[in-house]
Amino acid sequence: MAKQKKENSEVRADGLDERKLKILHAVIRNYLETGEPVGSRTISKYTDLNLSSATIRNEMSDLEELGYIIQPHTSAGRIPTDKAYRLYVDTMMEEKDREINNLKGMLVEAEEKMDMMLKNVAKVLAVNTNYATVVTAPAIHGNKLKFIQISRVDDSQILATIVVEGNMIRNNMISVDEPLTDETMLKLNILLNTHLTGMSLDEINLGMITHLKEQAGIDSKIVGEILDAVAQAIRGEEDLEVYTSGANNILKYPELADNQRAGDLINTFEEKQALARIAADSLEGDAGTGIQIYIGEEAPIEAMKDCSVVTATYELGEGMRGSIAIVGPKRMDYEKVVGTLKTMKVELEDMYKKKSSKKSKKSDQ
Amino acid sequence: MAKQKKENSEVRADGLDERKLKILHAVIRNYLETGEPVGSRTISKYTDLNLSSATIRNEMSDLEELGYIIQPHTSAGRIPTDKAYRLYVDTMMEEKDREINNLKGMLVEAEEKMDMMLKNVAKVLAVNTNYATVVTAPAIHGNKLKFIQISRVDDSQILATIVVEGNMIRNNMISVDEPLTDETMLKLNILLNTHLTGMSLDEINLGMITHLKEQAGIDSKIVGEILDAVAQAIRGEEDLEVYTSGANNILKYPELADNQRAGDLINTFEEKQALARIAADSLEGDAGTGIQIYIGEEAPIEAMKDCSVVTATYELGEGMRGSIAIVGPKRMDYEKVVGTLKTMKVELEDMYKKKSSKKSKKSDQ
DNA sequence: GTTAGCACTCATTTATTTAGAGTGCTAACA
DNA sequence: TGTTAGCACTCTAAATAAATGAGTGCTAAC
Repeated sequence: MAKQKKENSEVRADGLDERKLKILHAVIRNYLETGEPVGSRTISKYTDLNLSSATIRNEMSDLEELGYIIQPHTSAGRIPTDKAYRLYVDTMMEEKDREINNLKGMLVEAEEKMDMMLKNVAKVLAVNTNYATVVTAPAIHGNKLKFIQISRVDDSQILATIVVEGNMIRNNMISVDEPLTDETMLKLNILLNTHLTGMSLDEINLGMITHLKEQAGIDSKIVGEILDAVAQAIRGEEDLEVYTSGANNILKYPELADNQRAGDLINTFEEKQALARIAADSLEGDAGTGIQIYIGEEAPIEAMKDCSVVTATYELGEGMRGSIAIVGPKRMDYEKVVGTLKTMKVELEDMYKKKSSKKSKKSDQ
Repeated sequence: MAKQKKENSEVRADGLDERKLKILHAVIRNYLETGEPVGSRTISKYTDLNLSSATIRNEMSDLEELGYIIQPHTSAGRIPTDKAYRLYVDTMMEEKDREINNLKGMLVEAEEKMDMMLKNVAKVLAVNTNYATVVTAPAIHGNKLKFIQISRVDDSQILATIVVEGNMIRNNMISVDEPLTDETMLKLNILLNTHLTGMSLDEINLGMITHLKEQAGIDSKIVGEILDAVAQAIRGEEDLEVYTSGANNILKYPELADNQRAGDLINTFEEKQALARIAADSLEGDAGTGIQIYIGEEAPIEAMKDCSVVTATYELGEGMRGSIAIVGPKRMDYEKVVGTLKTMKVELEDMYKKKSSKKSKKSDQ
């Protein structure tokens, strides 16, 4: 056991022995806190390794060669690369279980309206973390149709109102060339409800559709249009509701705040539509803890290539899954963010359970 | 006619003779263009007055005393005060009739959906002017009810779908303690539609309501709730839709781009809800040209006290009035903005007329 | 393998200088 | 009496220079 270090040194495939790992960890932690390049001297004091700065320097030199840290310019300290962050969140991170201040209070207020509540989730997170947040409403993915109502608004327009599990409501105006009679309307309503209620999108297949059209007889054209609307409603992709908050927080991080970059980011947040990508990515990802982390270039949106994005998915009942994302600088406080996100996820799911079990007296959505 | 100047000099109550006016105008114009304090020498070249810089200096000194211009610091040029801007937009401005690039093209694409279209209006304006824009959907003020549909979704919930003139649709879930029968539903639907269709909010008064409740008999409680929903839908105040675009443009103007101020502004744009104030202010204002200008402190929102806000109201048919606002630095190009806004207003109103006259083949909402 | 020591680099800060824009005032002019 | 040239003065912004200091890499000694 002449030199313990030696033994460990070549064990790992990535060329990192324990000491290097410790040093790298220290560099990252320190950089997360300060946002400044960190030098050898700092590390030598910061860690319990009891090594001189010179030794640290040697190690850091190796770490640089391995691609974990870089110098922004000669004779500056080192900063972590994306590769280092990745390693960090994958293996080195200890999660802090973060208390979210009066989270419940703020949420409960808005319990009645789903959209208000999600908007609030975004806001609470933004205020608590000082990053920008994105919350998408639960996509009605694989979700079941609950109710359809066709109504004649006037001679040329009929209104299809579609309610899916979870009381998401969608309206679609359909224009018709000539008025439908009351009987037709009634027939259609019964037809649609008896056949479609309780079905998910996958079940509404071609056979089903032809069958329905046959039954509808001469009104099959309308049925077609209605089914399109239904499909759209169930799929719900097209206009996935997106709520954001704290876009202005971006300006708080100098590394993101230069006018061009910040402008693009803020624009992305304002336009919202691109943000749906985050949800999509997040939802199809790992369903284990439901947390995913994108660092730098990994981020699903071009404008965020200098950011890190942490996403969580939440699930309200059968297949109603939405996502929460936090966007910040690469040196974001991953521990805090992941902790906060997990708490929020649980909070949200609990709230839903409680609400739907107590057979709410209030209207929702 | 020894000295023509003398004759005009004391005519105006505000102490401005023609020459001073010309100089002030020149100062403002120049400052709008450059954003830099403007000095006497510049003016002496810039104008056709053929006066030396020294003379201009004397005049400017007077203008400063009168409160129209100030020096940001000794020995800098002068910049206009809010008072000067006010004078400028009130009396000196000549409107440029600005062509909006492919405005129509962009709007037509989105003709189908009102919300998409308004979102687009905001975007087009933001891109064209390089300022931030706010568009509010037409408030259904004094508007008429077109259609009501009550449907039973399940045993404890009924859905009220309300359509008002202009095909704005609103849904409300109402919880009931015990299921309603089919007959009751049918009765309610007929009752509501026969009595309420074509009515505006003002007409749905207490007498009406009691009358309806009587007719509904034991179901009067439900009727009450439905009427509440209707009132809310027609009033439509609560959640006035607000669309924004170009918030990032704020960062383009150094005088607004310092982190604190810009952050607040961007936040205001993201939260949206405060922006409804702009609409409210704008809608109750002068219905003549429909254009209003708020300079600095006059602005209806605290965060905009260093900005100017130009608003226009548009009217789609009877009483459906919405607003468009442009938010920029005080040195915004008022001529261009007012011109653009007027064009947009007309464009929008035309589009609506055309659309509602040709009895659209497409769905809207 | 570890460390002290030293020369060197380079971003950041601070001070100093310079240039230029602009003013106010005075005296002269038409 | 209004206009103007001229000049001293002020103050910002830009350019330049100097000082600081954090950090590195390398070498030689432990």
